[in-house]
Amino acid sequence: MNTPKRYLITAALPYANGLKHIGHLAGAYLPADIYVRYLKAQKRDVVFVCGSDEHGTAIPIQATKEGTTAQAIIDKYHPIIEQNFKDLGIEFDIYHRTSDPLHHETASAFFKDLEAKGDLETKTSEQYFDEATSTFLADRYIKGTCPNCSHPEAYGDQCEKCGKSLSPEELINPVSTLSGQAPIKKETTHWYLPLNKHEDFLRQWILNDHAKDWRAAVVGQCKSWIDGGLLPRAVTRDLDWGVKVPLASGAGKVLYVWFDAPIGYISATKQWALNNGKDWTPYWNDKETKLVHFIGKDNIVFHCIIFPIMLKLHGNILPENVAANEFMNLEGDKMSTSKGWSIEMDDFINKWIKKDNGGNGLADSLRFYLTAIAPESKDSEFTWKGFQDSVNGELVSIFANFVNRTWVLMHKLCKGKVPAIHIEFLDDEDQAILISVKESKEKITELLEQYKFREAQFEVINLARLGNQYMQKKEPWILAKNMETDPTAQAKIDNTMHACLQLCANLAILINPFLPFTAKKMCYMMKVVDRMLEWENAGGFNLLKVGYSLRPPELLFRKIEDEEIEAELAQLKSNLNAKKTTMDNITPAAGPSDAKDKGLKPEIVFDDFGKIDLRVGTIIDAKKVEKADKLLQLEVDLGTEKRTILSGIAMHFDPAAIIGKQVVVVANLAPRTMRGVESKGMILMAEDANGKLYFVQPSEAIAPGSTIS
RNA sequence: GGCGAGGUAGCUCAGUUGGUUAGAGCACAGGAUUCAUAACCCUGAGGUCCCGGGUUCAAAUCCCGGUCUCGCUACCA
Repeated sequence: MNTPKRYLITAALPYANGLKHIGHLAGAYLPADIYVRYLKAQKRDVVFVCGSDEHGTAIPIQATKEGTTAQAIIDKYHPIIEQNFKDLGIEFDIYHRTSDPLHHETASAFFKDLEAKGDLETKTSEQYFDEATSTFLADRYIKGTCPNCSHPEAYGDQCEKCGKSLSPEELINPVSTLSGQAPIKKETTHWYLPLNKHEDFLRQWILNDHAKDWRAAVVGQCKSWIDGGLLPRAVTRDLDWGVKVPLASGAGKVLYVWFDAPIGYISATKQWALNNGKDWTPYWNDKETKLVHFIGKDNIVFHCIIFPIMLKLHGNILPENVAANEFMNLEGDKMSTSKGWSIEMDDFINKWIKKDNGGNGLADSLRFYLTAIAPESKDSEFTWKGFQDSVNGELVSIFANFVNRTWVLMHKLCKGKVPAIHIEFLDDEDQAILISVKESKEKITELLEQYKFREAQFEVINLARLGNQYMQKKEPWILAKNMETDPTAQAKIDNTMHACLQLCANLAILINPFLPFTAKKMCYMMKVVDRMLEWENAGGFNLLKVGYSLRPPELLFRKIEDEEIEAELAQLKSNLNAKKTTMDNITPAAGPSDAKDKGLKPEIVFDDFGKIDLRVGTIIDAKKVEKADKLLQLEVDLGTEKRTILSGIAMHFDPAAIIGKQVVVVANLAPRTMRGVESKGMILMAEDANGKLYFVQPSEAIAPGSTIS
């Protein structure tokens, strides 16, 4: 195996707009931490960086809604998230933040460099400006008609109908979603990163060079993006929250958050170097550095396509691997903080670790289960019952129990000291256990190098299992009863207990990357310093010196009780209901999954209403539109004419069942073409809190074409 | 609809470039034991490898078609 000169490990920057849940933990931070702890035990040169991502439009928008400032939001969540990681044993070398001046400086310089080299393109255009709020409008806060397909609900950055990336100025009839007013045009210049120019590079680098050593889902996702055709992407925005564009012509502009955030890995490395009197440059520039990103699958495109292009242009090294995990579900459903269906790291810490009967052991219990079910190759599922079974059945019964019975017997039969070895009584089983330890270490090392953390952890437990089997065969407690008749009994007991103790020391080393608090506790019981945990010591059978007296046994973990699991399940359900009730009260018209604000729209005058021509119509025919899941093609009788109208209600109604129904039609709506069929008008529908649709219709049948006012 | 990833024991998952009788851990059943947090140890039961075709001496594995789940995307005026 070719050992790199140094490592740089990153874990996805958490967005500092709220608490993070255990799905985030299992997806990126925990595997990264395990890998780093292993590398450090190997005495490799490694830096582990992370930090809060504090820019982007979402944070100032959230601030406005909550009546506070963007700064206040990040200042609230940054320290909480940082502390949560510490409490769970995620040990970054630095947890930085993108609001830090050093980051602004770094990101500015990065941008300047690409700009100076001519790697960015500029495009001056008239962009939309909302006079009501006197700001340029973020792409996603403008809606309008797509120039490509005439879809009227296209966002400023992309049309959802035809899938084209758009610039906001391409939209027809744009409307600010902030004020509801038509924005005016103002001239502005933006910088673009031409992703399309680097397709060949990406094809070679990902689809050839890393087709085999990267995870299937990662390569597959990238292939999908590359084959779909890449487009230039704007890297600046007209906004005042973020890293200022460092050019005179860029006044009032900031770097787009996706451009600025990954540079946060670099500024974090710089800050770490400053704090520790080191040089940061080789970590990002030297080819002998191995860079690995740990992320969730939602981040694949940024870490595999966009950021590598930036790094390449800037002259930095590229990631050796992007270890993206799938998602972790919770009790049968997707985790979602907004729906209340999640377990926040903060909640777990407060309810388990910081309780009277809690402690760091419980942090390790969580780490253990999350690693045991890590979504390395497919989505996995966290269940409280599974947590209980895994902790009680494997961690406590196999691992902790072996340590405990070893300690108890050692104190009972060997006076609390590491017994001597009596070579004349060593047998095949003693040899076998020694070999098993060495083999185990090799296997675990290999698995860790391949990012197979779930399996690696399983192997550690398996080694403890072997310990139990070994002890069972030797039965030192039986020998102890024959002490008077068998003069060799004590020597045999000594040999067995010596082996068990050395095995425990090995277990401490091997479990350390996964369960650092536990390894530390074992060191305390063994009265050894942390240096014993260095990886090279594993496999040895001389870790504890003969005659050394050890501390009395302490339980490493406690069992998880049924009542605790039931309480958590009940809590989860009540969270869900509470959130649902809140949402229903605030936005009675919103469906449960609809996060958009459906409060009242801005006031209009009567003339505005008068522009809408509403008519009663009768559905005379209905059929599904081909190649569209949700569209129904309706023929509607409006008295004077018959119209073709498309409506996105196929999921709710059977075409045959709605023929003959009377409906309300917006008769003077501009025609739209969807899926190749022109729709002339719109059917009014009512939607309840569950997303169910109802026709709006006259209370009694009346003549088609009747007007409504 | 397009793309990506999956479908293997009751549950959670392994199965390397096709190669004997498809594996592990939980859970379950029986036995043994008592040093240990009712833990450990031994034994056992269990599967149409989603379905259907094809290639091959040989398919969980490769190819084609279908189906279901998840994600991205499109579609919901």
